[in-house]
Amino acid sequence: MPSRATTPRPDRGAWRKTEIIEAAAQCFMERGYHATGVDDVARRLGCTKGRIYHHYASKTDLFFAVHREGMARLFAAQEAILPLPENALEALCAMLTAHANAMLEHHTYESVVAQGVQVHRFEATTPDQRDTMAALIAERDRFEALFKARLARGMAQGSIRESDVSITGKVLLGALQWSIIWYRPRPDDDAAHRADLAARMVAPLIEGLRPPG
Amino acid sequence: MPSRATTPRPDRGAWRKTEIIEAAAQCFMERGYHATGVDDVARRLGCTKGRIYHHYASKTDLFFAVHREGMARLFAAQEAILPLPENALEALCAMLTAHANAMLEHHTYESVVAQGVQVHRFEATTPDQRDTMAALIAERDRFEALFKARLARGMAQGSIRESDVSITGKVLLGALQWSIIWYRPRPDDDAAHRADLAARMVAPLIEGLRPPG
DNA sequence: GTCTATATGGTGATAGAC
DNA sequence: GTCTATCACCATATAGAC
Repeated sequence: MPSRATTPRPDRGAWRKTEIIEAAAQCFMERGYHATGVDDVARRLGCTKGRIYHHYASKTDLFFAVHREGMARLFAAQEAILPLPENALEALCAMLTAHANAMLEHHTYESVVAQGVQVHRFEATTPDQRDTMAALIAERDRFEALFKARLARGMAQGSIRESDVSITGKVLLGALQWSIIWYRPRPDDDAAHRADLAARMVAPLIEGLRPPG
Repeated sequence: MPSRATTPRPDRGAWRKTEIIEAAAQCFMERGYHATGVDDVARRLGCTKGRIYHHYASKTDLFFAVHREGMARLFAAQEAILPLPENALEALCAMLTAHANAMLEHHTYESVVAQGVQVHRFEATTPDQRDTMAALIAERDRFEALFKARLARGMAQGSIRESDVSITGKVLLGALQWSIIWYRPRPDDDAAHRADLAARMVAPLIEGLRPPG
């Protein structure tokens, strides 16, 4: 990375692309994939769709880019808390809390992830798009497996209550992912507020409803 | 209602209407509201859209009808388990189990409910549709309040662990509602299988992850 | 790289025959 | 009550000027 000091911004092309998927993510979140037109995204950027089609081949590609970024942020949140404690219950608590935080912080992108591949299951045309779709599904499975592995380990080591690992995993993640339905970021929303909310979301999952004693 | 004995079916009009929203529900579930055309619904019924537009004024009205039916079935599932035990933890356990069962059994309709009013928040045009929308939102709030009330009562009587009632309510319901994402009914899916699945879904919510002792 | 203008296909909805 | 035929509109995507 030498001899680049002249340009204030290293590569404007990359910046443009992220700027576009950011706008697209907001539109897709607010109105859903099918209801948003490429013109809507352009209007939000203050430009015309010419710019968008210069950077992305199709609206579908745009959606996939947003989805990919959303998944990347979920994985990043998990990597940020490594290494995890050996006790699986403590580890899972940290993982769920980090996930809840990520769902809230990246609410825009995760809303799009939730719409998910399902939107395109019946209309993936080009083989290239089919590959992208398969890759995204694989990513989601890999993410879910992260949690299921800890669950299984915890049950083996006795730190987590016995239950159906597969279903419990889906229930736990679903409980947090459903926040995209009811959570709406507010102007005064800061990291502390989100952390507080995340803790309140995870607590009942760890402790259950049954009172102590 | 006299002199109608000749017709084998009392009111075929009503049957037609339910037949239509059944087909619409399946289409909306599979491809989403915007992606499904009125022609798709007609094709599934083996007719043309003339019939559909004779019974429903617009595609939006069709969606609302499906949504309304979905909510009605959720309420029906709760009413079916009345009266509930006085102990709020036991009551909530029964409510959650019934809700999980309903989500699985009426998977088609509840998928549409989940797409929900959000789809139309930004595009409800006529004042009539706006009223319908408001009514559906009110129904959903009323349903959620059912669970929150029990939670609050349980915490007051000591049968349920203390937590943030509002958030815990959303987390519990979200955990079950997320099943529309991963659950796909199978040919051999009977009531017993759904009941078993529902029990496995609710168990970790009641007990939490922390092991006994 | 970004814009304007346009081609093209599809979709909600209506009119009128039967 | 249901169908066929059709309209009017909108959205994706492209072509070419700047």
